[in-house]
Amino acid sequence: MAKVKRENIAPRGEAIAAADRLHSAAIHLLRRVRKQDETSGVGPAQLSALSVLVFAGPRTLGELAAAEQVKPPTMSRIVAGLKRSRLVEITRDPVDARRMHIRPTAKGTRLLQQGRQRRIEYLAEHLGSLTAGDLAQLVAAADILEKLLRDWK
Amino acid sequence: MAKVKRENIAPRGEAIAAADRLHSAAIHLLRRVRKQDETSGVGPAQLSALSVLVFAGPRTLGELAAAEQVKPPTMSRIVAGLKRSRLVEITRDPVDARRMHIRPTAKGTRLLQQGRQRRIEYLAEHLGSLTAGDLAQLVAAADILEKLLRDWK
DNA sequence: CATAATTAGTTAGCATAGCTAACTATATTC
DNA sequence: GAATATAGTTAGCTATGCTAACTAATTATG
Repeated sequence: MAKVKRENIAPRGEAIAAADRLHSAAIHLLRRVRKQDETSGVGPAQLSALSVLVFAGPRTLGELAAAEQVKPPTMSRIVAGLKRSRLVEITRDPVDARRMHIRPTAKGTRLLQQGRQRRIEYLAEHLGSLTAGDLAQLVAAADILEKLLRDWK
Repeated sequence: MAKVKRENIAPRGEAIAAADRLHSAAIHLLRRVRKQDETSGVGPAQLSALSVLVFAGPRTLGELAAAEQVKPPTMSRIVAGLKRSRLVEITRDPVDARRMHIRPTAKGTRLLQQGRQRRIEYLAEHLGSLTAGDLAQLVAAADILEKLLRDWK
């Protein structure tokens, strides 16, 4: 069978254009939102890691690094910052003393919720001005991206 | 007239959820793509600024800073990096000697195209595996985001 | 016209975040 | 028990963000 049904696969050129535009949109969206998150005094990498801990539960440093797609030394410093700010607490694994279990403190969970609250105030004025249809499209796109990123490699 | 048609305005709760998910998707998408861009030896902020110069034409430092939503000292260093790598060239404004005109060199334009080329190779395997419909949704979302960011403030 | 105020960009100094290489400490394997 | 593998840290580099304080040039003002 020489021919295969491929109507459902997008043309290459469109993938290129989509990649460039998503890239640019992502960069600029993050720059806007970061300005809001700055109020918390916690950087974006720390916030993102904390978010994993709050929503997906405690993790070891290596797991966190993998989830956040950074190298262990980088995550080590991110976690050190979170610990210094008392946003996470760390216990050693009783079975394997090399491992650490990192979990959010009440303060960490609270800070994340408050950050979310700030984003609400800020973004609701902007995203909220979109039509329901446009917003639904953004959510659909986030769905697609999340799935894509999950299966990435 | 007390009542206004608002069927086209999205509910607040949906805007919140969309904001969180777009934020997360943007963070993780950029982390993936950055790994490809690293090959060029030029950081993401430099690439983004160079992209403005290539696609929107020469700019002064202040204009570039505004376009990239960073402060002048930050852009000053980004431009210094681009200049050091011979990716841009700088001339003084003949009318107002305080201003500089920053334009991409041939090397800068080439590097950007090659980076784009690399993203193609990399992303085509991933975005390209989406259905045409999914990809169209991503493009539609990029459209919406671009317009939103343009009118932001 | 001289001086004051404004504007464009730089420099210095600080923090976060990314990396690799080299280290310590613990577990596992032979 | 010694070699190897794994988890995390430390040191040191680069890039990117900021504010405060500076230089140089232009514009406004008395």
